[in-house]
Amino acid sequence: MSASDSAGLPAPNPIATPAPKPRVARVAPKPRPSKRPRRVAPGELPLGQILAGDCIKQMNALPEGSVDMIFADPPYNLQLKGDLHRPDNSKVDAVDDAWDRFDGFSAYDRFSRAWLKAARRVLKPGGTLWVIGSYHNIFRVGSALQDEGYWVLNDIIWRKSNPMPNFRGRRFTNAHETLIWAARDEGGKYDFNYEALKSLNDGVQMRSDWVLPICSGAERLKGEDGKKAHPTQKPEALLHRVILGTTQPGAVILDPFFGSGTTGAAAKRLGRAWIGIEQDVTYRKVARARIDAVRPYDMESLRVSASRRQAPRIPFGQVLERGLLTPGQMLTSGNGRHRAKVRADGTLVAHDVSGSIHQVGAALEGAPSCNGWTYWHFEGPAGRAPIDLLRQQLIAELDS
Amino acid sequence: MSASDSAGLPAPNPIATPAPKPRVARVAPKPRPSKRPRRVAPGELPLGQILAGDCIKQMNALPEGSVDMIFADPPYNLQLKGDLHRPDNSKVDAVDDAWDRFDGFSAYDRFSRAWLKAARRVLKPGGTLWVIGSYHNIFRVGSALQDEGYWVLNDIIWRKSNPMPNFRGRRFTNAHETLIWAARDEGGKYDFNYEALKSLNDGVQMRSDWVLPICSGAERLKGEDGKKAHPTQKPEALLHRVILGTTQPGAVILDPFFGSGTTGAAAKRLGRAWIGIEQDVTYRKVARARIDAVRPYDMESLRVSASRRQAPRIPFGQVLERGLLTPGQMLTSGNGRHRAKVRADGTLVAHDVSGSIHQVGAALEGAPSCNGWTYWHFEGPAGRAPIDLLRQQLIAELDS
DNA sequence: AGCACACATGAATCGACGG
DNA sequence: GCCGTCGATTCATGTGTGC
Repeated sequence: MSASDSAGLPAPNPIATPAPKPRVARVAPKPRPSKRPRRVAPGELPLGQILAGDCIKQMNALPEGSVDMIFADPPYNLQLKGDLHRPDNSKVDAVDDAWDRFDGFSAYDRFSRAWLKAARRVLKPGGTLWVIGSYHNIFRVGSALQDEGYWVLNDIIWRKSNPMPNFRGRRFTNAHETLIWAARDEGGKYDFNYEALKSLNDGVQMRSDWVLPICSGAERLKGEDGKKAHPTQKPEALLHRVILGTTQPGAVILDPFFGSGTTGAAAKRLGRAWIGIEQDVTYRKVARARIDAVRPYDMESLRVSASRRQAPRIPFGQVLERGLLTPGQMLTSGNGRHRAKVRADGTLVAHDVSGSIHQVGAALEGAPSCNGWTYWHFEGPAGRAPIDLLRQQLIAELDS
Repeated sequence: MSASDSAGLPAPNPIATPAPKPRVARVAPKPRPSKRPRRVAPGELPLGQILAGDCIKQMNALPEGSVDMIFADPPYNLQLKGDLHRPDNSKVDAVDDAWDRFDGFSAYDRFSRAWLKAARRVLKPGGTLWVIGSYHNIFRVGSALQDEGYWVLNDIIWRKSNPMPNFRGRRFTNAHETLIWAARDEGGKYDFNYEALKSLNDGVQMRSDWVLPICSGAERLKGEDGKKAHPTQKPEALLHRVILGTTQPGAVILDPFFGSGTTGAAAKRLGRAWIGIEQDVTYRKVARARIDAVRPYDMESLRVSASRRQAPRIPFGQVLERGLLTPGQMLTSGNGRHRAKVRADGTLVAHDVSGSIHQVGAALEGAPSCNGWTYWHFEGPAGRAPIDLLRQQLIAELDS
């Protein structure tokens, strides 16, 4: 289904609630096949449509200064070489699609500058841009948008609660992606729903790091073959926070790399108008069907899932890093029968055993398991105390 | 206090016991005043010294390929006009925002490329670079280091547990900083203490997002006036994780923007050698006093959980030679689906396949590869166990 | 039905060493 | 430098299956 197939549908973005700043543009009366973009007059934006073809050409065909916010998930230029297998020998289904391959950094930079320039033209004066990326591309994109005149407002870290691990043990688990939020111009006024975000976050200011799970399970769109319909579908919770936080109801949101249409789905749920651009006909079909099926959220359930805080887990190593204990220091067991020395990596050594606080405790006691936090004691200013006291100190800090 | 003031001090990083990979360079016998850098011959690195003056000149005076790791916390104020590498073609008369922005970024980019290039020259082939920054500069620095030929290994998010709130309520609370970890070259071998980091994190691999508080309280250095001695002092816990995770004991660590000397303090504690460069005489004094007061951890507590990678290799044939298994004996796969017979030359036979323990396992499972040590099991006195147990017996003998 | 366990999978720049 | 072989390496979730 291409964008034109949806021409007869009713406007997919009825604005259900009164907007503080009504900004709804009229839907184009007769949208036409759009692979070859046609100049669009102001006031006839192709709202609720997925335009086909190259996003730069399509953006250049839109009227200048007509869009409130742009969310862009451009190719990351991952530069993968060989295959990667998990320890169980299964193969990782990597992103090796043709659209993610570029001929070096300078080709990628040219591409970035081109779409960023076109995007900036269609933004309204108070408009903002969101881009998401990883370390492969985000520095290129960030520099390019600064060069193009955008003004960075924040960088936002999406901390994945369930990232793919690092299988070879050669790097840190790549457990986050970076978003950049930028205004079209320095000093311009832009939309920021401070209070809405604060209440979304249990009454405290929304920070620049967001903990959200990756898109999986029922939310992940599948093809007829049961495989994932899009290799990099973003979770709707991410877009929910972006849209709720930085646009007004009725705003026009443009996504030049529409993919599976997460931006459109979230926008529709939240009463914002949207325009998508996507080259791949299969992705367009998937996105169209998805968005047509969208019904407004049960807002209460979304709020809970988005703001759920996880209980802080304090590794013993952090007690060392924070200097509450020192490598070389001796710990004693609560019953006074055993001693062990702390090492710089958070393991203990006692005679011929070494390992975590739990492992060494269990080994010395000949027990199947042992809670090292309560088993081991240190000599504190007020006498001997379990090291759990130190953990409590760190947990208390996190709460404050 | 300039670097020369510390000339008479004993080397602050005596490596007491043999390190796994001894990499300690000799301390310069007669360090001299160093504001005007002097070419340093290989083998006379100014270890434990804080060099004065411009970091680019100082780095260029160091021998090529002499440093294991560089930690850099570059300035990111764009007020570079005047002092830093400004091209003298420009006269600042009119207020032209676009030009001013471009000039600001391009001057900063030149500065970044210059120090990154100098840093890369002094790095050993397997050396790595750490840089820390915020959204003001990290995209520029990240792009520049990619352009200079560094290979990004990770970007790391330092998630501050106690950030400064956003008072005006116009943006997200800026609650993190970004670090980039990069190798000198693509494909080079670099140090990564996977197991140590995993131990430090309670047995799960270390992720790219680190939760640590900002530097405050007793750790925060104060001047005589009671005010903070340095505006952006980094917490030592951050450097502890960086150094423990990505260098070996005895490594040479260089910090070209030494500031209050957190890198030197953490390096000294962890039994690594260090070199600092700092322009500001007050910061040099603060750092010198701070580091002199640091006592290193003892060597045993610096020993870190070893990876199996570093264990000596035992050929399977040796298990036979030592009589731990007998030719003709049957092995079974861990999943119980396959059997194979041991031959006298250390190969296995199963139906129509024969070869090494790895090859036969891979063939039977239809997998690209297989670790035969953990795949194959034998019938031991206490039931079925992986043949890896026998190997560990031999490794343990070697240790004693 | 409910529980236990197996299995699948996610934007991935993911070796070392000897011949 | 190429090539073959050894052998090191995973976390959080969701779904499916079998008892």
